[in-house]
Amino acid sequence: MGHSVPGYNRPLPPPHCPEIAPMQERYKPEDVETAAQQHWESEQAFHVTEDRERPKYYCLSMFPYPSGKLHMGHVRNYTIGDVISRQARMQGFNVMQPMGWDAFGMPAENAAIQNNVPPARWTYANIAYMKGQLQRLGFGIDWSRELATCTPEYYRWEQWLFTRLYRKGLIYKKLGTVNWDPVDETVLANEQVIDGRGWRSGAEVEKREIPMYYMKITAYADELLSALDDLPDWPEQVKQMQRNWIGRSDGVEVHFPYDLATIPKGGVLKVFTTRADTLMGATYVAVAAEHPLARLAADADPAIAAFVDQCVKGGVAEADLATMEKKGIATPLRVVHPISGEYLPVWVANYVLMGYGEGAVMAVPAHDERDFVFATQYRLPIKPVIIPGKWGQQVDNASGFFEDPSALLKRNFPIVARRDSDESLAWSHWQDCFAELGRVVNSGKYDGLRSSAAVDAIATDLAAKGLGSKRVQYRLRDWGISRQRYWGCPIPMIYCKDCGDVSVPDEHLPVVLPEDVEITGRGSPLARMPEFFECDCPNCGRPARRETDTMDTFVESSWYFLRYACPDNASAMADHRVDYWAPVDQYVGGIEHAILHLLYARFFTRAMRDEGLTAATEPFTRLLTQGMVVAETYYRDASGGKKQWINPAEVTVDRDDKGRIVAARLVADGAPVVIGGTEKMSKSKNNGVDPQALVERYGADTARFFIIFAAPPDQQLEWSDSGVEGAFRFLKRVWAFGHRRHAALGDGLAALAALDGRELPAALADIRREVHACLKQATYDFGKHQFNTVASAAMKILNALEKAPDVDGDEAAAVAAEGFSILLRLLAPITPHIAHVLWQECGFDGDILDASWPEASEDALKQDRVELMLQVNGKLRGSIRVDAEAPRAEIERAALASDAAAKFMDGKPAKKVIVVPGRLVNVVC
RNA sequence: GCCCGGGUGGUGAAAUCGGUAGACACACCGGACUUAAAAUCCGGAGCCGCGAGGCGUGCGGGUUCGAGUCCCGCUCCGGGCACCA
Repeated sequence: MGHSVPGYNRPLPPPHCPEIAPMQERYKPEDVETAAQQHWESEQAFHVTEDRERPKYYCLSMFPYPSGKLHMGHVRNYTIGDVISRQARMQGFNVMQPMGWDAFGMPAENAAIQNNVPPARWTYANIAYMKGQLQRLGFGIDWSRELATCTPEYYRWEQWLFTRLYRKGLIYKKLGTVNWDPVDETVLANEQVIDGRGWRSGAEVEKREIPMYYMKITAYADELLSALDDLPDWPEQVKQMQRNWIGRSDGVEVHFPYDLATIPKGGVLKVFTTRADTLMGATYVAVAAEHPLARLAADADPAIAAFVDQCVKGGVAEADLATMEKKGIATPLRVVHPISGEYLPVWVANYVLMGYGEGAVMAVPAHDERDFVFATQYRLPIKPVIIPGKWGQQVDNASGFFEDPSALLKRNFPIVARRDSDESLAWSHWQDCFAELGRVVNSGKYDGLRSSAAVDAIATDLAAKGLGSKRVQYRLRDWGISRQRYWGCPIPMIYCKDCGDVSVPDEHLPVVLPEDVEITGRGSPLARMPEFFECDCPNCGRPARRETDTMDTFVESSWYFLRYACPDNASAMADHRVDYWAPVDQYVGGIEHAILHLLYARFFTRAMRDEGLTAATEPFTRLLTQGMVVAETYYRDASGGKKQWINPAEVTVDRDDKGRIVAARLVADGAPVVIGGTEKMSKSKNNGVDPQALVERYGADTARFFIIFAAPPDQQLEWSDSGVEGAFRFLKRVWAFGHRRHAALGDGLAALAALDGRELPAALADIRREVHACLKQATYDFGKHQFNTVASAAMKILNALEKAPDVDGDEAAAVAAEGFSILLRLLAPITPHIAHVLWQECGFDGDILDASWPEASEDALKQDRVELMLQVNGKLRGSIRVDAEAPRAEIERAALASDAAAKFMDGKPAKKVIVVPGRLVNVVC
């Protein structure tokens, strides 16, 4: 850092590599890449330790699930991370880029069921294969830090932390709702529920409540929300998604006392509402099927019992619950309105869920769309109590009160209904403004108040009666971490008849997951293994039972980024090295993790901070969310209305004379296939491109270059075989240029330092200006993580250098040498192998890994005359050339004097002339 | 259903602050080299029009001297929705 022309101060090749074989004319990626990778290996080039002298840079890509082999999404993710890592290193940072394996999860169990392979063996085999693939791609990873979450060395610390958080009360047990497959007698993931049925058994899925452990993430809700404002280098969309997910709402908890005539045991029904101003418009309450009041009603009435049973059907995924038909049933039970004292009927509704909030809602059909739909369907009364704000403006008078709210209602309010006549149900349709804030009517003493004032008044009155108060509620729910699965981290708890729930003491950790196990897809394997669950109580020593649930695999990925700093520590979860490396400076991964993984990691970092394990509060300082990799799909209609998906590699396309695709055919039989559109690469659509085949054919650098060039990192990337060809062609041209010129480039090095300030022939000055303009742009784009245009800039530089006359004197050689050294350094993070070898061949100094990032020379960029676009009335009509330093008046004069201006001004006088320096002149007439 | 994105030539994309729309590529067309092909190199091109010119950034409005960019309304496509990871 710091020099203006750094990186090649000494003109001779370094003496420690004397045996360079004669440079090959043809670009052979496998030779180039093997040579570079062997060099890095022998130098231990990516092994890093803590170094207080240099600024640290921790660059992390989301670790992969070892599913078998790398897919293109992985290649994209790790290429982006590697590009950032390598550039940071060239900028002088002490860079750590680790890698590991998110090794617990369902696919291993599914593979076990299908192929009868134990999950552990399957997983370790996949890891070995995928590690080889990562190495072949040339990522600058410090493999000494590799970890796999399925090893006891890793998960023992997860269990250890669990016991700490459990004793602290940050982990607790309660009932949670899961998808139950009654045929396979097993809990299903949402993904395993297809159209309400179990994916293997086909049985109708039911909701079932089981005891589970929860992490109290809501204890940090406020902090997780407000700290988003301290993450300037996170994408705004991710922060917004997290804000909405946490969903802080300020509202009022309202208690509806039970009507003793219908609910003799007494009590109150609690609901939370953000719209207490509509309380006087509540016409019924609805409770979940699992709510005690629903059970009470079901016990007395078979019809209600049948409905409650019906509500159990179906899965628990919110998307399904939100789109299903809203259904309910009336009960004879009533609660008392806390202000009016009226009796409100209690309904049981399928869209109210026990796990969310209090399992009960107050319904205000006039001002909530879902309640409106429900009330319409069941002919429940609708009582309007708010004049929407935008209407209020028209009818309000100066006093701020309505003179005659009831008269107003008759004139303007379209939704008026009474309980006693069908005619009253003829309200007009729902309008979005009904849900807006406004002024209160039809509400007795609150009439005329604005919504916000009414909320205050009603909350005050409720508090005075002891029937409610203001409170903050979060949409965020505590994190249920229990899984009734085998291939996960065992939950370190023991159940003793006498001592109750006991966490496993430190000296008995880890609770090791047995690896010889039979997976059948029915029930939980660990619960069938007495040798696992039979144990002694750590308290009293009497026989006890071990917990057989395992943890959500999101738990492992919530702290792995800290463990990379000290993966070998067998006596502590974290040590001083964590303080050096944490937090991660740059995190790279898919946008699909925008909420869950990233929120859990933020929560865990805080929980660990409060345990004194790290000083960091936020885990990831900068975040880059990469887009998906998509590809064309092709299919043929098969029997039974199904589609037979055909891999793009087996298809050729027909084009018309303008290059438009008009048809596609299967290579094997030449007959047409249907073009199915562009979709995310997946097994099910058979449109994946295998990275392995790609690397074997073109080499890692071509794969990396294409991935970087084809789209900016945060957008989706459309796969294109011919685009890959183009990338390969470019690297061949780079190689050819280096080969043709490498001797001359070496000669040019001596003259380099003198280039600035020297009067060059115009042709050379133009080339040099182009090179430095591209460099300036590329460095700017790098800072924005817009790597596709960095790749473009590299291509432009090569185009410019190729225009120069071949070796033609010192000056030409110096311009070429400087340009090529800039080109190689721009390429070094993206295509490190070819950059490494050419850097060496051309005699540039040292290892390009540590060459400094080039800086654009202002001297090279200088221009005497510039071209300005000429507009007349905002339309482009020509251009003028002026001195770069020309004053405004002269530019105006030149513009008005131009032929184009004369032609299009039509003899009219100029009303105004707008000059945008360096860009354009607009004459308005 | 709710939350968050996106839509620019035949295709992927570029355009830093509201200032030359389409850089750089792919595909296509033409040419050179070749016995021929491949590879390579050179050139062309947004659309309409013979041309002057007109029209163009999903659709409809608006603000501005000037809008891909800002505002309002729509539409289509994608991601997430708490047990896929």
